[in-house]
This record gives sequence, structure tokens and C-alpha cells, in this order.
Amino acid sequence: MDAEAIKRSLEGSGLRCTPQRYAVIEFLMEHNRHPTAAEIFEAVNRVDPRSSRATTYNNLRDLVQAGLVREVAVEGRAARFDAKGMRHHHFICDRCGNVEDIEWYDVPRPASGSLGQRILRECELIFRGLCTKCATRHASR
Amino acid sequence: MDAEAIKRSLEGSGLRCTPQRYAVIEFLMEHNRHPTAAEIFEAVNRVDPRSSRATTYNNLRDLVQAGLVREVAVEGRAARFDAKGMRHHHFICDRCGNVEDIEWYDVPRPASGSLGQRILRECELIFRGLCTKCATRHASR
DNA sequence: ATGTCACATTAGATATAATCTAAATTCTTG
DNA sequence: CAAGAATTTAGATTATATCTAATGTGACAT
Repeated sequence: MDAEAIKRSLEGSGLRCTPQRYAVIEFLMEHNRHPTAAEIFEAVNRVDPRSSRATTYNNLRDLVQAGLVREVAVEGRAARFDAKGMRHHHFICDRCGNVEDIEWYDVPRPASGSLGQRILRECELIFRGLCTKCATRHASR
Repeated sequence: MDAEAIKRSLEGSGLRCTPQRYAVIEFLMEHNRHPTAAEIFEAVNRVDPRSSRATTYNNLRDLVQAGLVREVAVEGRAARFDAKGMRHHHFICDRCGNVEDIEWYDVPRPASGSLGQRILRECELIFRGLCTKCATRHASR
């Protein structure tokens, strides 16, 4: 996603594309890890423009609220973030061949990782290779 | 689970059944919510024997390490805990952060009848990232 | 162009969550 | 009982997040 696209998605969410805000979302889009707020703060301050800690937190809050960034539930004290919109599964319907994006859910943490796997497996069983439309039609019978 | 059974499971994990430790796990077993450490601390201090904050944290750490208690990964600042033994999934709402239990199905059954409907509904909630309350409110708009 | 006002940023203070420390206490075992 | 190990404790410390109030910035009507 290029600079213009980021700018558009910010403004489409009613957020000004400020240098500090841009730096946060750009960093999240370029890195597939799940950095903490502190790591993001440090990263955007290695380059210009610099950003204060409060601003980094403010912008993370705003971006999460706007749905452009997700706060990932993980083990440990510090919240972790990633950019939405980037990573998703491609789901191809057995029935109609339609391709749907399925939002990517990270396995929350090792302890409950198997739970997440199990939920996903159950969901896959339920949908049985059907897209939302087909699955809904199927379930309503 | 009665007092003796709790005592046995503690000692079976190599942990002394101290009054403070017992109070923590008993509280978690009696309450299906997912309290924070602070809430547990407060709860065990409403009755005798009282427990210090450090001890509450120590005991939670020990119980998690022993596998008797699970630390639930949630968004937000404070860790949350529950007693293992009742097997269920944890679903965390993207919108309000609420933790919902999702019943654990030992054997994935054909998606038919009310069970299938329920699983389907839960899967939809998972994919939408909304808890029951938020999903209802959202849908009604 | 410029005044104005809402939105953003900032440093530092404050709040909140978790852990550490070192001393005292309690349990277990010889 | 004595001794050593495990546990508890109050208070200090660290880590994470938010608040405050002053300042800066940009959009836009005039």
C-alpha cells in the first residue's frame, strides 16, 4: 500500500493525515510483527518526524477506533498492534467459486493457541467450504 | 468441586494448600466470570484469611504454572484469569473487549438442528469479532 | 491573505498493573 | 524441638498507559 493509499484510508476514516499518525500506520503496514506501543514509539522516533509518547498512544487509539489498526490480544503486559487490511485468508466457495476474504485472526497466545485452532477447525467444518451466502442459504434449510 | 478435591489438585501439582492459595482457586472455581488479579485480590480479602497483593499475584502465577488456572488473553491492561476444568473457548469482543464463554464441543457433530444453528451463530460471531451483545445491537441498527 | 477554531502534538505529571525486595511467618521433616 | 524450605507480607520499584494544560497546525470562511 503506497503513501497515497494510506492517506486516503486515513481521511476516509475522518482522520487527518498528520506526519506522526502516518508514521504509525506506515510502520504497522511495513512490519508483520505485532509491536507494542513502546516499540512503535521507538521506531517512529528513529526517523523524522519525531513523535511524543502521548501522541503515539493517541494515534494508536484513533487508528484502532477507526478500524485501521487492530489491538491484538496477547500474553504479557503490553498491548500489541497490527494493521488491518493487510493479512487475510482467501476463501473459495465450493459451490459458487466466489472468492471471499476471511479476516486473519492471530492465535492469541501459546496456551490458548490450540483453542483458537479448534475454533477455526469447527468453523471450517460448519461452513464446509461454503461462502457466506451459500452457507446461510444452506443453514436456513 | 469440594474443598477436598481442590486440596488434592493443589497438592497433586506440588503446591501446598495454603489458606491464601486455596482462597484464590476457590474463588475462581465458584465464579464463572474472568476476574482480574485486582478483583481476585479484593474478593479474597472480603473474607478471612486475608491475603496481600504480592501473595495474590504469586499464587496466580503458581496456579497458572501448575495448569490449574488459565490466564485469558484479552485486550486491555489487566490480565484475567479463570479456573480450568470447565472446558470452553474464550471469545473476546473486538468492540467492547467483553469475554464470552463458548461451549466446548468435544465431538464436532453434523451441523443440523439447534446445535448446528448455535455453532453457526458462534462462528459468525467469531468471524465478525463481536460478542452477542454488540452483534445484537449492531444488527438492530 | 488572514482570522478563527477545531484538531493535533507535546513534556511532564499522574494513574494503573505487575513485580521485586527483604524480613517475618508457617509448614514439613528429621 | 530444630532446621531448612516454602510462603506471606508491606512497601518500594518498574512497566505500561492515560491525563493535563500549554502550544502548534491546518482547513476554511470571509
